[in-house]
Amino acid sequence: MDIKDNRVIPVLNDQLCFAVYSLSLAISKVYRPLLKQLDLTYPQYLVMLVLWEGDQLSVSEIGEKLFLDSATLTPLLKRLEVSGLLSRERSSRDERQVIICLTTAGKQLRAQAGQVMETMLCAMGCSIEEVQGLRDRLNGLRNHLVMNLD
Amino acid sequence: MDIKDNRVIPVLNDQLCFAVYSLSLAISKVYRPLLKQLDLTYPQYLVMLVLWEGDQLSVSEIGEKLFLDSATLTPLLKRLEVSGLLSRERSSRDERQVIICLTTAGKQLRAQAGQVMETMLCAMGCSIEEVQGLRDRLNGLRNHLVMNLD
DNA sequence: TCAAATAAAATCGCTTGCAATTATATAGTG
DNA sequence: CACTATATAATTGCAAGCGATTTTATTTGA
Repeated sequence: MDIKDNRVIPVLNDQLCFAVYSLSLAISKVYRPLLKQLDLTYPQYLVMLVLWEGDQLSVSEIGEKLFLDSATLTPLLKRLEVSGLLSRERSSRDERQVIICLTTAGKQLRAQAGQVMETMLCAMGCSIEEVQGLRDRLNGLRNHLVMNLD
Repeated sequence: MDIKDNRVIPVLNDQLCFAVYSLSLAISKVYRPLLKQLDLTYPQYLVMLVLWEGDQLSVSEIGEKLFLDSATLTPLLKRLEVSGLLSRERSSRDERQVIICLTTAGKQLRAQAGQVMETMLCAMGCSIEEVQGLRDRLNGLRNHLVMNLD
């Protein structure tokens, strides 16, 4: 590879974007059978992780944490409501907001999440340092991109 | 954060998975307006990148390069066929295979892809070394996960 | 006060992504 | 040859994702 060729750099960057894309798909493919035992998809699992940290959040508060908007979250939350894991109720203080609360079943599901995380960690098979380093780099990159989206 | 707490490691790994997920979404959000000028989505762009390297590929050959299967590719390729960028024809040597060839319009579109890559590189804003390092690490992780999927 | 601006969620239409299944063609085996 | 096994695409059904728009509620400000 001739680094002096200016075309190399854009192509390299393209390869990085593809690496992120294909890794993301591979990760959900590993999560799928694990989460099937909890009757969750990966995005649903992410919502549950947020709510286990603390519920009574509005749709947009969840969206801020996960970088998703109501067009994605509303149908997803409705499915979790049908599953009996959470409730969706209009705030009486501000009728525009819909407040999400965990049900007892939703809170209890947390106990099974540990096993999923353990298995996933094992599947990834890399050191703490590598995980920390990668996480920070990727979050930095994402924050940089999200910042410039407006 | 207490690194002695064993729960920290699985959670860290979970954070890495989310970092990959959210970065992947952020990347497509940056690509979207750029690729709209070429009337392509990001997965369609990936298929075109593969074909620009060399066409006359079967659906599964494209799938191997992109880690996608026919359930995803067949409808996507049909849309690109309707757009006039490629042709889908059964191989006469093996009637099971569908061979994908670029049309003249499909080949010509390549000229506009350079601009997309340049703009994207600028949006990412990181050094060659960082791009190379990240790409290799993420590909390594993906290959490790894909290998253990059977 | 009250119309215009803003904010939150929902809805619509479209494109992935994929597990599971089906249809068809080829390869292999007796 | 026939007959099973395998390979390749296509199809089906569902769940994301999201741009664009709509609906309803709140805020602003003249």
